[in-house]
Amino acid sequence: MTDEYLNIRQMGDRYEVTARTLRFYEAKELLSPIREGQKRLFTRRDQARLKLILRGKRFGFALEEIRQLLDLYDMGDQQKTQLGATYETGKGHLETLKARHGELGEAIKDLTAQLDWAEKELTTL
Amino acid sequence: MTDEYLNIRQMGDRYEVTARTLRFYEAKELLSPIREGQKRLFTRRDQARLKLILRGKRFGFALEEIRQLLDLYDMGDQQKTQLGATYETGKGHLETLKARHGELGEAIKDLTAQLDWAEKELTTL
DNA sequence: AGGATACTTGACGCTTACGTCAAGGTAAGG
DNA sequence: CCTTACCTTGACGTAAGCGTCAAGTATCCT
Repeated sequence: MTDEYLNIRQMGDRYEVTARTLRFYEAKELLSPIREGQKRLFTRRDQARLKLILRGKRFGFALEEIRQLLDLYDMGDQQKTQLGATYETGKGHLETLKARHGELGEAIKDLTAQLDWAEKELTTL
Repeated sequence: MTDEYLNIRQMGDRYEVTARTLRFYEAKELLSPIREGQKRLFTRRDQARLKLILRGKRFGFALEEIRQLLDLYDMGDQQKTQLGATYETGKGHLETLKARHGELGEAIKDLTAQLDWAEKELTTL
């Protein structure tokens, strides 16, 4: 129950990243694990954020871009002053995502066609 | 009609990349412009490949991965010995693309939800 | 002929995203 | 107490993907 927190090794194993990567993300303020003495403990919030980070990376976003997106996901009530600006950049990102989604569909279509062609060629040998 | 070929400047302008980038891609064997004297002339094949390169980049593929994918797209009859291997890596890439397509759909859903929430918050101020 | 312009090839610089030591702290087991 | 194991913070190294000179060449204009 109260193994809510993961140490750096468990966190790395679970999400297939190295400890170095986790420290790097903390240095870049993408994650903010709490401390038990000097050791890091990663919370559920950190885990949720890490999933989003890794997803962002798969879509070719830079870490700095991802950091800004992350802000949108955990505004708990506090910094609503920034909400307006964050909302606008979020809108922008959404458009980007939609555009890529369409483009990705095309890429899939194209590659499928190429593979079909290749398959046909292979059978004629 | 027979301005089939673009020089490095025209090519860069048309696809919004710098001359440096084009030379870099040539060095990495992603493009292979012909030469008129010492000057590069980019063919239609180069243009098609550049489009694919840029698309690949938007999806977070490394240049080296892109290079391998490109091979699949212009096998005109010659290197069919490699076709088998290329076909397999192509299959792999297709799976990756499909997975990302699905994931991207989820990302869009999530972000849309967050933005809806943010919008609601904004109106209550 | 003499710029001005646009191309070329190095070669070094820079940012991103980590990898890889080095040197040391700390908690657990024998 | 000593070892083992895992953590920590620097600090330097590196590959990718270009940017940015530097120095030379070729073409066009006047």
